[in-house]
Amino acid sequence: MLPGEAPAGRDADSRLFHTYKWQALEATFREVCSRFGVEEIRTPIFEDTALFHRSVGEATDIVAKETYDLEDRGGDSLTLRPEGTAGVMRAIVQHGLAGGQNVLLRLYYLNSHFRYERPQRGRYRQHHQVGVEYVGADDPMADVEVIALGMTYLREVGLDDVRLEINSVGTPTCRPVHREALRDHLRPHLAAMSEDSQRRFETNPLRILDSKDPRDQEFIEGAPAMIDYLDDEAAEHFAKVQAGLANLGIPFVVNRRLVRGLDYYQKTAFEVVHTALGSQNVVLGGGRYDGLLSALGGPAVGGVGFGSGVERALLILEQLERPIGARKLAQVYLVAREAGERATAQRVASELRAAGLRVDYDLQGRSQKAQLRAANNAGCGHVVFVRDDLPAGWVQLKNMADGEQAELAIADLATRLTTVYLSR
RNA sequence: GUGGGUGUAGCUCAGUCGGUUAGAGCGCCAGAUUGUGGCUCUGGAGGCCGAGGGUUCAAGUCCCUUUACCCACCCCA
Repeated sequence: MLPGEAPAGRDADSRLFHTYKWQALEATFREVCSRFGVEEIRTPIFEDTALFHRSVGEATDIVAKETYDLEDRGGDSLTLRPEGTAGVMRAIVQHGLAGGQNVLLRLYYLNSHFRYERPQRGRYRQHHQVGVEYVGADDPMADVEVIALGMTYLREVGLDDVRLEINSVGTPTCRPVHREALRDHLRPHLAAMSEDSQRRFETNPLRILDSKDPRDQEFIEGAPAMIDYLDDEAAEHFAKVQAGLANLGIPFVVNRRLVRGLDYYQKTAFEVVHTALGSQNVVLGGGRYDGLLSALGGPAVGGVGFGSGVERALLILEQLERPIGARKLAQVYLVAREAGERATAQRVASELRAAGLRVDYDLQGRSQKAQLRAANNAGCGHVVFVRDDLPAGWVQLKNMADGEQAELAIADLATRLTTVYLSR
């Protein structure tokens, strides 16, 4: 790597020129969150490495081979956050935010995440997610609320043709029962299955259900599903979530094989998929993580949340040729040529900008033709000719749409233009 | 981590079998014509051919190394 060259897989540079899309997406997300009474939380970009190992799960692929680990000058091991939930939970525990009884925290974040993996389209070592966490709510209505927020966000950002898939991954009491049933079912066929599945047979057999390896498919077909082993508590919770979604008219399908990549999920798990991206079709995913807060030393309260990839959402919108946001280019361009005219133009620009207008003028000493071209390219509605041969204090105002132009006193310019561009 | 592909102008890309001064389109700049932008025409600027090494009389072109990006897998958002 040359000095000054960007490290691999961040895709930061190519974002430079379409940030208006990011801004529009972010604004939509923040706005939807505010309607749901959700406030922003900002957590550090790195955490103690142990936090992610304890919360995300040792056996998950994220921790096993994808965390971006760094050592600081003191020799401590830090990890750039691979996902959003763990850091939020750590902050809640550390600051006692969920200390009182019946405290409900509704938080959203919008930040960078890092995974040390091979970059590819729509998947970068530094990527961004928006997400929400509802902490302190055991009620299934909270699950429904979180899902509703996510669906609203996707719809308003331009992704309404998506499919919501839900499942229940059980509780710590019923999951082991299913796990053994699953192992009993798979054990006779183990030798014929993929290496990954053989490894997961010991570490995390539930993940085998999620395998896409063709060798595994026939054995997965008849495998016992978690959903058939739910205890009363989990079954009732799952039923209420479904009833709640129906109550809101949110379409969903139960995907019996849906499993999430992180260990901390319990009961509800959900994904929202879009068909435009092939195998990378998940645009939003989340679930309930009731044991997580207490596992990190906090109170035994439940939580539910989701994360959604920003790059992926923008990529789908791009593929579907759905516009999002717009560049805010100049509304008014000041044309000047001689030194005296240019000084006047700079002063007038300053006045018009103070009045709230988006104003531009030439800083490179280019020809009048080039200046007009710039005005045209920016889509300016008006051009102001600053000319020494006019009476002092007067300029020419040209309407670019119809070509009409008239002389006007500089003193009247701001009023005239603000009525065009700022009144509504 | 595995397997492929690609790095040439600001952008998208040509560049034959190794052979003179490395090209096109778009964009940019200047000019012509429009009053003063768009359309058209003329001219111009702009290149460490990703980097390092090697082979050769001669390398954008062949070989090695390296780096970055792309695609797929794994996995995930």
